[in-house]
Amino acid sequence: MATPESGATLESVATVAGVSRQTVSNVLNAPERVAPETRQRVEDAIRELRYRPNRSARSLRTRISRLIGYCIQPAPAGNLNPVLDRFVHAVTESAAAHGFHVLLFTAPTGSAGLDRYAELLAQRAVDGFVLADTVVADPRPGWLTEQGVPFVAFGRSWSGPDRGHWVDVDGAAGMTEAVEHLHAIGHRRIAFIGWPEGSGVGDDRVAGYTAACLRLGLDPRVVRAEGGAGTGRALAAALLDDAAEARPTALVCVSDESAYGALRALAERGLRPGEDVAVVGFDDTPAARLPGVDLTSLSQPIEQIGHESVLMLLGLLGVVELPPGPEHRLLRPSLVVRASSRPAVPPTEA
Amino acid sequence: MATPESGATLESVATVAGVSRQTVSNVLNAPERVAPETRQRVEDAIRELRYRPNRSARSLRTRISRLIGYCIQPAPAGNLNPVLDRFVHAVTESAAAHGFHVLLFTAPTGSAGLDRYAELLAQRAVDGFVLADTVVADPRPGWLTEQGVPFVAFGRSWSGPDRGHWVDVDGAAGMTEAVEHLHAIGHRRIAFIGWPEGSGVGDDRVAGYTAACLRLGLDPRVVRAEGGAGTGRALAAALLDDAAEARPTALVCVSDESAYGALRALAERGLRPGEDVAVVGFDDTPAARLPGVDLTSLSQPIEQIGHESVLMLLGLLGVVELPPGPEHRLLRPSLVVRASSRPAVPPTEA
DNA sequence: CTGAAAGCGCTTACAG
DNA sequence: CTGAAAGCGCTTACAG
Repeated sequence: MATPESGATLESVATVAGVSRQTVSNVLNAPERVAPETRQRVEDAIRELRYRPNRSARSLRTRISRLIGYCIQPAPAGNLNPVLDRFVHAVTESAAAHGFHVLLFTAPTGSAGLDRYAELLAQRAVDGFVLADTVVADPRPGWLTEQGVPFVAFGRSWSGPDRGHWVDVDGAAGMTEAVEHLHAIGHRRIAFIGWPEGSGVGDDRVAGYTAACLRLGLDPRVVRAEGGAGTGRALAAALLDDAAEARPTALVCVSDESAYGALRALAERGLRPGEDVAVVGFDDTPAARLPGVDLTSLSQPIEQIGHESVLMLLGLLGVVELPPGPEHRLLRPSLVVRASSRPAVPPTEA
Repeated sequence: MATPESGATLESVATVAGVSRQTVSNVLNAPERVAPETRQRVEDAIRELRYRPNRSARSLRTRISRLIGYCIQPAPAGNLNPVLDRFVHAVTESAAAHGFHVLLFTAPTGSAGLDRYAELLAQRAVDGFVLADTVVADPRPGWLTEQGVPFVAFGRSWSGPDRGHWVDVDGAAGMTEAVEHLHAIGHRRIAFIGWPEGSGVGDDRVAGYTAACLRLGLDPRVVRAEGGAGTGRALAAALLDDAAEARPTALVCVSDESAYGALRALAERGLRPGEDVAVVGFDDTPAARLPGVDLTSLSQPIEQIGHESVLMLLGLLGVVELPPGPEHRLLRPSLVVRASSRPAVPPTEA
């Protein structure tokens, strides 16, 4: 009892429809060349036999695998941010709309991992790559560009020439929006809890904060340290233990993780988030909406980033028309306001 | 300037090495058939040309794609549990060790999604599937079994006949361990916060709790409701508002998410986790170790599950020897003890 | 141990 | 509009 899928080939469809293999292929790839009634007969046969073109045979012939390579990194232990999960899903779904699938592989970070990319290319296993987890001085964009391999990165190159196509989130614009929101609800001493200089993403976010402060006539105040929630807690503690007249009334955090630490520092001092001190994070991680957390945060348009990355890549591959516009797309995050930044003081300007 | 990868074929390697294509193929697939010095010459040529067999050509000929299908579901909004992220990574890595890659696709849940599986099969795009997100009455195991398609599921079939191979976590054993841990540190009134009956996973977990209680001579007390953190908070609130002598001193929760809700209910009553009331969750989600959370939780051996799933599948495909033993593997989660269940009362038995 | 031949299932110019 | 032919790059019996 063979499975219905196992049998059908172009040949068997042709036999059933009473035409040549070529005609069946035409129905699939250039239907306008085939007379309507012939086409109908062939389509009936395809349906009856549940025929699907064999992917390997098609790839061998066309030299297109219809597979997009994606390197999956292990999520760092304790990572709160399932952003890449959503990204991969969006990429997979957008790719499917054009008959593409995603081929997953693993590789060491840095240039040690380039071999895996090279290997997939040599095998002609993929047509191009979608890159995520891009970091400062990432070797991949330069190398892929040199090799002439189509790719789109989620995340710009933060150092060196900006090579290749990318889609990214405008962290600076997001932070500007956060500061404007806090200013609008009455805050005047707004501090920033950040990462050390040189992280690209972190620098971008603090730049948006600083620019907004200057525009609004506020004094920027930035504290920085490496790390996650523990660090955020320590940095926030130092700020909150300031003399009352200097103490910030709002904390803008480079990530939700730092913000969780800051919330903890508030709790330890009996300060109520939103009432006594406002807190804003970045990433809108799932924990932000837990009862008792209710953290205001910037949400990244992950699905859109995935979708646009795929469209750009398919454009480079010639499968769809390359979307008009530059090689780069910068998308704005959106501020999700929760209890951690509800008006403490009535707006002074309205 | 062609990329070095673009050119090499079996043919060009054969020319460089001065042998026939067949001999090159033998070096790759049956090296013992080739004389050592010939083999050396061929291997040199392969290295020099950076030759890798074309995957499509190989697949077309061998009828093996060396691709494992994996359906990626969108993480439910607000999902705290990145477990599938780690699972996919483990599967990808284990597969790579045998020259396999993972093909990602999306599909609707339920029988509506079977078409996508059928399509990949008809295209011969994959050799088999690794299933995750299995649910009660999941149509996939039965259907794949009928079709004779190799697959391994992460998660057993909770209803109907147990068809096909699977690897799963022993939730009951985990909950038993949690109860024993709480009992050992002195707790005698241990309640369970669960999901409504019929979820498979939830029923398994509560069964382990109940069994442990009975064995230890404790009264099982189970409250249930649909939902996540908000529900956990409400269920915990009801328990904590009991008369003092009936109030549980420990809460075992069906998931970390319920446990976060329970922790919130404690905080709202000025109760200290671990000191006044112990709380235990399940999944060891990243948020469990946030400062101020420190939730005791059961950690699933995800990497091992991924690894064993792949080995089983490759066994079914005849690529490796099928691991001895049954078609099913049940792995124990491990209890990670944190501050939410540190001894409140000195152990009464030691 | 090595080589010539067939064929996996498809697509793409090219005649008719 | 339709069909016969070539060929994508590989592996696998089969002779020598």
